[in-house]
Amino acid sequence: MTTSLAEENYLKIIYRLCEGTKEDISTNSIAELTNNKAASVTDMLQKLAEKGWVTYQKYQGVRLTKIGQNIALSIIRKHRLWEVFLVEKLGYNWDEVHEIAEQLEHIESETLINKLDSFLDFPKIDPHGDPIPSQEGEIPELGYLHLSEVKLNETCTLMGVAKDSAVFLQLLTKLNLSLGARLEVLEINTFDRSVSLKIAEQEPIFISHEVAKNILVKV
Amino acid sequence: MTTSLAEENYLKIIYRLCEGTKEDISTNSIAELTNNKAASVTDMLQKLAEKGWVTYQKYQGVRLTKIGQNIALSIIRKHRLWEVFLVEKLGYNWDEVHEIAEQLEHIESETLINKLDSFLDFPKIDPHGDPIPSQEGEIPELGYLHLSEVKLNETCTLMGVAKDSAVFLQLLTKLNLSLGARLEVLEINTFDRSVSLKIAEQEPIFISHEVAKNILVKV
DNA sequence: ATTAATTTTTAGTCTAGACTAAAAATTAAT
DNA sequence: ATTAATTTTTAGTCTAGACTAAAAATTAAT
Ligand SMILES: [Mn+2]
Ligand SMILES: [Mn+2]
Ligand SMILES: [Mn+2]
Ligand SMILES: [Mn+2]
Repeated sequence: MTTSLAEENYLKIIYRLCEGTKEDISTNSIAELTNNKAASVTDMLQKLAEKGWVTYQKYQGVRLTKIGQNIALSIIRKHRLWEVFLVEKLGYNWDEVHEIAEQLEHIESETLINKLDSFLDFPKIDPHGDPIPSQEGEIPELGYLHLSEVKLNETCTLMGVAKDSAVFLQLLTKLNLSLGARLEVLEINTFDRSVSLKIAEQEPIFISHEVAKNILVKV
Repeated sequence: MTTSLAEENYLKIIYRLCEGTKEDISTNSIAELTNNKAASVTDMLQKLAEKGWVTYQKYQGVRLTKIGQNIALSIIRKHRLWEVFLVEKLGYNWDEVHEIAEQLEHIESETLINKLDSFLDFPKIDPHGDPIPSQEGEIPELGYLHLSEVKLNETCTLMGVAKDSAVFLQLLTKLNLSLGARLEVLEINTFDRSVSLKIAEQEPIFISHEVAKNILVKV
């Protein structure tokens, strides 16, 4: 069965919302992320349920079926592989690629994405540290911590970000925070939970709790 | 101003039809190439005229304006650059890339296509020998001949094809006819205008007039 | 347990881009 | 010059995917 652009965007967003919780997903939360009104979402949920990609009970929320999950994962796979291409091959910065990948992820071709995968040497993560699902829809659970959860004086490695908005990524770049950086937590202010960090050989930097929450690390 | 997928496809097809002739283009000829009904084409022509991309007189046919031409050329530029990418970088054959490029040509990004151009080393022609328009919409007139016009005993070089259907390209591949091949016209049968050809060091081959008409050469 | 607030759905509408059937204009044939 | 054939346009309809306003269901508050 074939998927429209609108359907693919809904499935991707429902996937993201399902990831966080085992509760059913609300109409409003989807409306917020798709930038549609709740009434439009209800319409689409009925169509998606009809096609067997979500289970949906009126007023009770929605979840992806196994098939729906696989469609979502294949779009995420395409999105992330294209992001790798844009950064590795075309020389984009990590804060510039998301919007373009939002378009490229909808290109439909059995062979294209696997050839791209091979051309890129089968990367396991994208430029933001997010894992790339396999062709079969396997996605490793990386088990990273948020930097905000790391204890005082512990050292950790920056593995990814929990948000890919351009302004956030640009801030990290300015602070010299990039994938692979070694970070030591020097100080955690109890007042606002802001954090003082040492990066390798550099002068310590300060970041807010909000920033720390969106940085993923391995201890 | 922004262009929809449907509009882009119409502009591209009108461009192709305008290329061949200085007459205005008929509604029916567009309908044939877009696989739409004439009534739908009339609808769209009115919209395109409204936007200033074509000049259109009821019942009198249509032509692209300068702006319309530039939009069409930018889509053709994208199409052909992506075709080069697919063949040169991902290892596709020349008969496999057209459909995928039909999708990729609609990706919208100021920077993407120029970075791609640079990544590919600023190619001048696509895998079918078609010239790639510059960023400014310049497209060289290559002045190739159809192989069917070449005189007996003349030698020429295969520079491109006038048709990019997969079956046609596969036939050429089977006959060992690829870009750059040196061809000598050994025989032209007056009965059906079929042609006998010598390719470099190989045994002579026979091709129909229909095939010869769609091969572009430089003498 | 009722009532109030919130969330979700339904009903009705709109737009882009397609369609068919019929009308109008153009072109070809006598 | 008329008439016939062909092409093109108009009028009316449909679908996907959005919207608003109002109704219905659920959840929270008394
Ligand atoms: Mn992204
Ligand atoms: Mn990413
Ligand atoms: Mn092509
Ligand atoms: Mn081509």
